Amino acid sequence: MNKTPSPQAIQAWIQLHRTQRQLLSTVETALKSQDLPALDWYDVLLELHKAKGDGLRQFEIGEKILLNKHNLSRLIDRLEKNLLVERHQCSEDGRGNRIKITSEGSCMVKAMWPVYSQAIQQNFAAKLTEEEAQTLSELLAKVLPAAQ
Amino acid sequence: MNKTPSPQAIQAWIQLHRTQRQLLSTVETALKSQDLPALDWYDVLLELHKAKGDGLRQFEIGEKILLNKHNLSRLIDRLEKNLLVERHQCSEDGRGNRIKITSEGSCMVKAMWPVYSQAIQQNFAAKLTEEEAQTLSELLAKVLPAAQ
DNA sequence: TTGTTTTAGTTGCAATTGCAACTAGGTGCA
DNA sequence: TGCACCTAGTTGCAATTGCAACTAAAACAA
Repeated sequence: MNKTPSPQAIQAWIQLHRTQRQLLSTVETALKSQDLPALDWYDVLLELHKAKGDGLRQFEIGEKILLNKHNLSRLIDRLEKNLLVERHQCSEDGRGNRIKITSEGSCMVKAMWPVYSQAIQQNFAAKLTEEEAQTLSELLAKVLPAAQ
Repeated sequence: MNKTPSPQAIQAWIQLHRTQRQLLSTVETALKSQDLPALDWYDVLLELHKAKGDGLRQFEIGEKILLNKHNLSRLIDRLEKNLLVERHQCSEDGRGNRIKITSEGSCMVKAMWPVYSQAIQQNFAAKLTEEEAQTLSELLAKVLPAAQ
């Protein structure tokens, strides 16, 4: 019950955090170099873009992108200020709102993807075979804490 | 040259970021629940603890933990204010300083490790065999951008 | 009904980060 | 030596985050 992690596990733990951090910062740099917004904007916009129709509730976005509500609230403020999304009031629940992507927002998603995907390709995908990528996601999925 | 990442790679990419984020926040919560400082303090203190002797230059710490110099400078301010490290001026280079861990700092490392390691064990290590952990680090190492 | 608890979202404030500009001490070179 | 450039580290300022407290609307229960 009080077991200490094996050296392999510790090594993997460290590697996980280093790698993620470095990759993230590489990709953020790539986006910035093209005067594009950061990844958190993309995450939200993409969810809304995929959702189509009636948009999403704020808490739904929060669940999808794993962001707490107060930070999401302010992230959406910024997106709204930049006319990429709109807050509509929600007919079925008076507390909440329904977030919809604007056409500018959709354009932004489309503008960001080529840069984003190229960065993923060069810095990540190109270094793995498809099988390795598959294995990697499976291993990561095993350690992803269950959403509660 | 303009290849888009494979679905497997995209999946692994997403999983990498989600998993790392969730695990990090789980562990930070565990530390906080014991009134212990956050992981970035641990990272610095551990490097200094391992270094022994004459301590480390700030830039050396920065390279080890992958933190930029201005944020490191302020992180060390906080550690110093909490008497966990000391800045000494550096005889061989008048610009720099040499950071040494204090005995309180060493105690802190030792106080944090049980909580930290238990969190790693429960949330991460316990979910992988040693072989899987090994594979995971190898795959992550393949995609870790080379330090420049 | 009415009161209690939960959920959705916002806000104030303090702490942390990112960026760019800065100081000051090396280094290289003519 | 003198000068241009580089490196180590700090700082000011604006933006972002984290935390706790808050509003207001469900949801539930007596």
